[in-house]
Amino acid sequence: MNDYRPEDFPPFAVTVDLAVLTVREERLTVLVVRRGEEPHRGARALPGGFVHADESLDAAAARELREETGLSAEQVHLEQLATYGDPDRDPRMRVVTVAYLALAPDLPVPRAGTDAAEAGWAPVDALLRSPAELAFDHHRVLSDAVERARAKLEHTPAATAFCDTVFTVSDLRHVYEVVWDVSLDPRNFHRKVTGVPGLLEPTGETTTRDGGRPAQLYRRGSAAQLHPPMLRGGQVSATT
Amino acid sequence: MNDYRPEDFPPFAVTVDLAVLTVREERLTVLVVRRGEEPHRGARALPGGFVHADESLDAAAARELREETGLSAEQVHLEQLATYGDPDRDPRMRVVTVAYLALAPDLPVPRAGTDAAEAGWAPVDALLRSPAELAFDHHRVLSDAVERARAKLEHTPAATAFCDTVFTVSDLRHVYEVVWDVSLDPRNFHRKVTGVPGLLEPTGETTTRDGGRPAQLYRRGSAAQLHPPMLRGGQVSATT
DNA sequence: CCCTTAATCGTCGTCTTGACGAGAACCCGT
DNA sequence: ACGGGTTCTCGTCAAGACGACGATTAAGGG
Repeated sequence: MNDYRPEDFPPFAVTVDLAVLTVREERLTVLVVRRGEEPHRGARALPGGFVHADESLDAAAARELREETGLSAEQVHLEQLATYGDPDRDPRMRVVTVAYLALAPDLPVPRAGTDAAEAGWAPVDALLRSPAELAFDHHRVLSDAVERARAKLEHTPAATAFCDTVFTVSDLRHVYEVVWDVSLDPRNFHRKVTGVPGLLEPTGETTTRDGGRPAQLYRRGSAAQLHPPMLRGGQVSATT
Repeated sequence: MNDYRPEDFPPFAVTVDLAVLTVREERLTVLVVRRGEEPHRGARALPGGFVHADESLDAAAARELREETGLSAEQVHLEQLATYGDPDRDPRMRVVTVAYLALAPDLPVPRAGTDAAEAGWAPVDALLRSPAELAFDHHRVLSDAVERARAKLEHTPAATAFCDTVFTVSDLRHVYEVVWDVSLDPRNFHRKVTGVPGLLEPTGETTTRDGGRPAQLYRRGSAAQLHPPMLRGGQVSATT
């Protein structure tokens, strides 16, 4: 039933936590903060905070993103990931957290005067290998976030969210290689992505680079889905 | 930040709502209840209820499912869908609801003595066409649930959750046709699903039916993902 | 001017897919 | 018993997608 009186229900605290992923130095990295208070004082955690009384969940996530990174929701892809609410996930009281997944290009993190402790990028693979490294259930949140991101690359243009506004086919391929941890054939990848309608919009410009032939520069196209999808599971030759 | 004192945060009510989908009489249907109290008294809504103080979200969803349908979480596929928490979604106070998606075979709903008002099956297509038919933001929840279900059929064996424990290729095809609202070639579908490793496990039994050649009976296999996936977007010839 | 590097194009064999023919195995009515 | 209707299952064929990989193009560097 959906009916209740205010005295019927136990009160919950509701927070949003952010898994901000980016590709830095050929690795998938995530934004983490150092906790300054108990519980888990000194441990690393995903940035997050309370949902205000008059604020939607999406707005709270966008606000936290801005507070922690200085980035606005227009610059990064931000979507709800999942909600975690085990009774004992916070020892002090009942907290339900709505986790959000953010995919950001490799920008410096201005980090305006934030109330959080120091924030910084941490490689995802190392964090996933040591489940106790992150506070609360954030290991599971991060694990779900990475899996979601990997899946989204298959069927949506989400990989472009890791790139700047203009990018090359090679940039895009690097994203796939890093996030999926595979090595992809540059020629087949080029044929594939240029063949997906609505994925890439040519700018006409080319790169000026150190060595090698200049590459075409593209902007993200209008497609919301990839037809046909990018498939992992075929040529996959793990880099590890 | 993740740090707080109890007096820092606004209290929320947390509920779970269920989108229980099934295939009945060649249509995708959803379990709805009639609201007996304000707001939206008399309107239809998705079943749901409060999360108890010492209960995980998944446990609350499983409990509500049992209370509303008499079905246990072993008989149906139950997964978290998304969380909705707009400040004004309930006029009385701040409520965040964690929506769950349930995929169930076409079983009668025993509906043990439930506290909810009358529960019953309603065709999804009609509900989706009239956004004001459902209370709260349940139209959006249902819309998201249907979209999630459609997507899951592509890459996971979720379609088997709509079938009984033993089923035929034809049963499975009907699920795809109803959920996707397309018409599929029986021969190509048969070749496809029998070719996906781990999807179907033959029982050796066959059906005894009224007309036509008896069909092989299968059980759900162990595969969690479909390789290759079922693709909608090709032969799709909408039934509508 | 040649070598290196990286982007782009092309080719070839294989696999998958959609369209559809044909046979197999049951029912039923006559 | 027999033919017709129905449904399941297997086959065939052409078009397209994909993986492997050779070849060409266009830059920089010595």
